[in-house]
Amino acid sequence: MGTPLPRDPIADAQRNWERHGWGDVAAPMAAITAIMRTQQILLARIETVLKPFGLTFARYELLALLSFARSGALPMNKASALLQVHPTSVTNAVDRLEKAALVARSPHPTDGRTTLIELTAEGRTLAKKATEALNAEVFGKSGFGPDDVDHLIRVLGTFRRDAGDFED
Amino acid sequence: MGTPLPRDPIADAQRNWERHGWGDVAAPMAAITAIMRTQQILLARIETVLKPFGLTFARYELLALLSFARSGALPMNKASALLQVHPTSVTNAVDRLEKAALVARSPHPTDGRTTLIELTAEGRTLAKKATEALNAEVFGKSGFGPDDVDHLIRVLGTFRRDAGDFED
DNA sequence: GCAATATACTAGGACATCCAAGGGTTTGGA
DNA sequence: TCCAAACCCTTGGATGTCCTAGTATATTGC
Repeated sequence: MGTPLPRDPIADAQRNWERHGWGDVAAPMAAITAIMRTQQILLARIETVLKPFGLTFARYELLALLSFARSGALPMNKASALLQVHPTSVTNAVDRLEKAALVARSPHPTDGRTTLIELTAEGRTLAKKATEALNAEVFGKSGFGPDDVDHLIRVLGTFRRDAGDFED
Repeated sequence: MGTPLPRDPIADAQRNWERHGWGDVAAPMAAITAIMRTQQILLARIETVLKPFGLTFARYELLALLSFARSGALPMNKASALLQVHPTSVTNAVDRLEKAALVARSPHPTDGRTTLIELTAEGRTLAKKATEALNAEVFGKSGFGPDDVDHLIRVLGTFRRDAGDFED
């Protein structure tokens, strides 16, 4: 995307906010902007690792979710809820994974409205390999210290709960 | 996107990682996944606030950036670098903002390759209103405590610097 | 001075996300 | 029993992001 900037653009933005009399929300603005940018960086790293496997993050997440399901199968709506994405996004991902023979659609045994997504043997194998690559090259080299990781999990967990993600 | 889940799906994923012998990277995985999800929640809130103004976050960011430029104008490549997005994304945003008469393209006085993006009067007015709305409804109600905000800014700042965003 | 290299923007394509709408299936109350 | 409301998935459309190329302009080096 380019060479490093001489100064942190988010810190600059925070200063601009303060200079315009919005000092009371400058810090939260900076924190939120930093989260957006961090997500962008992390996503790029993840996609780079997954590319050799022919996977995107969205498809990987679905494969990983299925690989942890007892039966290796889940209803589409369940996957949508657990991945916290719109149902149409799941439809999209399943379409592509199915074309790659990594998952298969099958009718729900008792509910005619529901479609089950099932992991194929290749899908299970690929999920395992992709997970090992991500663990080694992204999660194992996150750059966050152990204390920071714990803090992030706690702070963002509270945020997500308050946002209505879960009740726990 | 639906009703709250009974349990935190990211905490479940972390347990699954540990159960499969990947305990050493389970926590960073959870932290990174939490960042991805938090970004999604924040982006949705921001887009909701901006929708009445006919803006998206990408377009708003460009307007805000221009509004802080001394002359109210910036070269496209400068905007791309400061917003940390691909040049084609800036082209896309400028196309739409220009169609809405919020910005205008003008040739660079000395470099024929460069195009300047200039804020129109309406663009400046809208940027100000949109900023006030975001400050009031998103940044002012982030849900993060002051200590958490400071911690996020520090930890994510270090991460972004290490990732090569800036040198500072 | 001119050719080779570098830089700036845009066009086209692949993906992902969301929303709105439509068609099929279940469920529940009159 | 039966029809309306609720639920599930898919299609089509709008946006945004990135990548790869292609065109135009600047800069560099011989």
